[in-house]
Amino acid sequence: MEKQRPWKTESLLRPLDRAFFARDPRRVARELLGKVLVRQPKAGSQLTARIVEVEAYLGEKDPAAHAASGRTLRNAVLFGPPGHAYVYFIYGNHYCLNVSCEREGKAGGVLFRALEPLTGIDAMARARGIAVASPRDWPKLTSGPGRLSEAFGITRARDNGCDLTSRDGSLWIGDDGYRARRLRLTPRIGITKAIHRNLRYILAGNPFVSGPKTVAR
DNA sequence: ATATCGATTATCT
DNA sequence: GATAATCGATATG
Repeated sequence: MEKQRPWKTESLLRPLDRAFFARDPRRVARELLGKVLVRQPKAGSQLTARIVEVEAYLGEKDPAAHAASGRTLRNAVLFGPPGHAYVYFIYGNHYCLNVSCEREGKAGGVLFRALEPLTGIDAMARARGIAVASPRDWPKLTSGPGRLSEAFGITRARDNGCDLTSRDGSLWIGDDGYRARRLRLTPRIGITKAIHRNLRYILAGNPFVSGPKTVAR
């Protein structure tokens, strides 16, 4: 029996358009809260999860951003057109997903840090290689940038540079009409530069928000 | 409950 | 040669 949340969203999902991403990453980050990340495998069932935590990275003037020291082969997507997936590999183990913002030639991006699973829980657990006995275990699927990427099967080879605004792509972002209520801004997590800036956006109190208990929820 | 640490590799200096 | 937008295991209170 497939475990899933009570709400069905697929039929209502409408992709976000390019203009949504062609803005300052702070604005995009705030408005991404409550939207839905969708994985549609060639064969197999759809995975969906609500975005509950993101971070804005501002481009060449942001010392913590991958774009800080200019365009390279790795970060090229951040300098390209908005609405595309920037996937990087970190600590020899994990992939992390971003979406490009701003416009061609101007870098900017939003890092996906945590999701609330909606459909495809069993497939996510399989992808993560863990068992989820009860909903209390669900945060282990998608709370954290490395975890959510593994749950969605996101890799640099497969997804870097892909357009996230097309419903026909295998990875895209949709709006199901959900309106985020309590938003909160906090310092970003896991970085060593510009840690004073409030560029992490969360749905306050959402149990799927990542990070140690000592960090703002 | 919180802290520390090792894993493992693409990327850049 | 060093570092990193992390995770999970282990140790300690």
